[in-house]
Parts: sequence; C-alpha cells; structure tokens
Amino acid sequence: MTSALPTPRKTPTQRRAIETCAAIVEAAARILEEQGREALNTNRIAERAGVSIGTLYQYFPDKHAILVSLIRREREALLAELRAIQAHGEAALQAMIAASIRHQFARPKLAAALELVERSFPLGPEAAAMAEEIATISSGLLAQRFGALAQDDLLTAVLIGRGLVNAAGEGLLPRQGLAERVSLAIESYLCAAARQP
Amino acid sequence: MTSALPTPRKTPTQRRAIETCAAIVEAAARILEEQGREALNTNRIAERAGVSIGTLYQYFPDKHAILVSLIRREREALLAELRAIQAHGEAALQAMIAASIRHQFARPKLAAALELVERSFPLGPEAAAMAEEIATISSGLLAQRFGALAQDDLLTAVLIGRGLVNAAGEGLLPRQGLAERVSLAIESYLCAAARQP
DNA sequence: TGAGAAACTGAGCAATTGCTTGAAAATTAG
DNA sequence: CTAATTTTCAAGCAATTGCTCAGTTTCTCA
Repeated sequence: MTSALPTPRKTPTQRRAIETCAAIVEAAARILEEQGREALNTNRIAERAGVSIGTLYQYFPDKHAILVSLIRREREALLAELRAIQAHGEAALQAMIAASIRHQFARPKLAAALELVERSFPLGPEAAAMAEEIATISSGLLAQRFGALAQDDLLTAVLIGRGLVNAAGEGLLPRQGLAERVSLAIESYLCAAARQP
Repeated sequence: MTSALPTPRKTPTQRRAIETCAAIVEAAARILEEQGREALNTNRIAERAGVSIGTLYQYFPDKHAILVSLIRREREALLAELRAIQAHGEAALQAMIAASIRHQFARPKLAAALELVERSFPLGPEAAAMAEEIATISSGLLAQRFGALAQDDLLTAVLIGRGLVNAAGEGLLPRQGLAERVSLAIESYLCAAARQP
C-alpha cells in the first residue's frame, strides 16, 4: 500500500525519475524562452520534455509548481554566487554587479520571462525566502561599503541596479559598459543620499 | 450597403454604442485591478460591462484589441500632461516626475497590471508610438536640463525614474518623499555621467 | 529469477476559452 | 406611421486547457 495520495506530488528516488523531473523543468524553461508565457501549458511541457502528461503530474501537483521549481532552480544559481561574494570584502560590490549581469545574460529571454511570471502570482514561501535573501545580501554589501544609510535608500539602490540589468537584458541598454553604468548609478545615488538628511 | 466585414471592428456612431465601448474597456480595467491578468477573459469582460458577449465582438476584433485600447486610454492621459509640461521650461523635471507619480498612484494596481501586459506582447504601432513619444519627451527634458550627454545616459536616467516610480506603485518604496527620491536618483546619475568620459 | 515497487503511458474528461451567428430590440430617417 | 439601420442579445461551437486514471513497462533486490 503506497501512502502518497494526499499530496499528488511524488518524490523521485531512481535516477531515471530525477532526470525526468529536470527534463520537465528545463522543457518549461525552453518554451518560455522560445514561445513566451502564453504558450506554456502542461501538455506542451510534457511533449517537449519527451514524457507523457501522466508522468508530469506524478511529480508536480499542478502547472504552478513547475514554474516555482524553475524559478527556484534559476535563483539558486545566482544566490550561490552572491553568498560566495559576500566573503570577498574588497571588490564585493563590483563582483555582485558582475554576477548579476552574467546571470541575466546567460539566458536573457528566460530571465525576462521569469520576472514577468514572478510578478504575476506571488510565489510560495520557499521561493519568496530566496528572493528575500538575495535582497538582504545585496543591501548588506551596500551598507558595508557606504556609511549608515536608511533602509529605503539601500533598497532604492538595489532596485536601480536590478532595473538597469533587467532593461539591458531586454536589449534596452547596451551590454557594453553595463557594469560601469550600474556601478555609477548605484554609487552616485548612495553618495548623494548620504549627504542629504 | 455596409462595407465593414473585412475588419470585424465596427465604429460606433450612436451615443449608446460609444458608451458601451467605454464600458467594455473600463470593465477590463476593473478586472485587471481586482482579479489580475489571468482572470481576464472576454466573457467576464462582457458580463462586468453589463453587455452581452456578442456586443463586445461588434466593436473589438479580439481580446487583444481591448487591452490595446485600454493601454492607449491610460497612456493618453499621461502623455497629455507631459506635453503640457514640455513648455514649462523652469521646473520641468520636477513637474514631469510629479506627473508620473500622480499617474501611477491614481490606479496603482491597474498601472502595474498594464505594465506586465505591455511586456508580454508587443503592442501595435499606434500604442508603440505613444510609448516612444513619452520616452522622447522625458529624455528631451533631461537633455535640456543637463549638458550634452550620450543618448544611453539619458535613457538610463529615464529607466531609473520609471523603475523607482513603478516599484513605489507596487508598495516596495514609500510614497512619502518619492518625488525627492526619484529626483535625487536621476540628478545624481546624470551629474556623475557628465563627469565621466 | 521473479515479485513487488517505482516509473511511465496516453486516451480522454470536465471545464474554460475566444469567438460566431441568427434573430430581437432600440434608434433614426423619410 | 413605416422602413432601414444600428445596436444588442445569448445560445452555443470548436478548440484548448489542466488534469485523472487504469493499465503497461522498467527497475530493484532477495
């Protein structure tokens, strides 16, 4: 008697199943990149992943869960880099900017599509916690480099940086000189904010 | 003999029909605000507007057209303000920032939802032209206030401003002091950019 | 080897979607 | 008034959606 009915998601144990899970998530990523969000449906994901629709629902309770899984996969990559940078001390800010840019341009269309997805529905607590940690690390690095600043000023700087990197990822700004541009925007704002009351 | 079959949209001539059109667009806006984009479908729009689904399709060729119409309605309001400000000369930058903020906070959820919509599918040439004009006016005002600057620097400043206003509209930044914050971010960036090569 | 567990299949359902259509009601013109 | 035109109505279709389930295949391990 198997005990896994209440939550329709089953945890894969065999290697084959783990690969299937990854293939499903990656298929969703490719469809988002190539055809956009409106074209993303479970039937297409399964077909693209090379598995049947039934298999998909063995591991993901619903369509939403696939997207959450994909978002987590992407964020985990960036978060790992940021955690490593946190120890740098020296050129931590530049390293952080460089990592964000590298991550954004690794798969620009995917990054853009996922940002739209994230804003559409609030993600679960696990994924939200990762977003929170990214923001915390970012403003922590800024706080360490610039003097005592209001929390809102640090957040503003983070938003400026994120906004510019995203815009560049969508082709609105040239990648050439992007790191310097972002760095200039963040530093000039924080310096100015430090001078004001 | 009526000649209007090729394009399924009919131009309303009676006052009653014009009001119906407006009611449809406004219904779409309210659904976007209250239930989000995923809940937006033509049947619901018609119901909410108090008309039948057949009436809706007499004036809009498809669902997309309703959204384009709504986006245009919203942009037209902002664009009119910006055009008027263009003549100010004096405190044009501050006025522009104030207008953007006022527009964003008039119906914050609608503004946020429409921004997501705009990014999902590229809008028609008419609506794209309005976006272009808004950007042109904005960077024109900046260019006039700050010396000779690269086009990308002006665009960057516009993106910074827009990003912060949007973020505030979504509750990420306090509305209190927002105009000063945006102004500070734009000015400090442009001053710094003017000093660099 | 063989039995039980894990993984996979795909036909197909219930619900929803965007949209058509043929006729009724309201408005205007003569 | 009547007749032509404009506007409105709503049943319902064709397609798509997310998802279920009964059955088959593949793997694990004694």
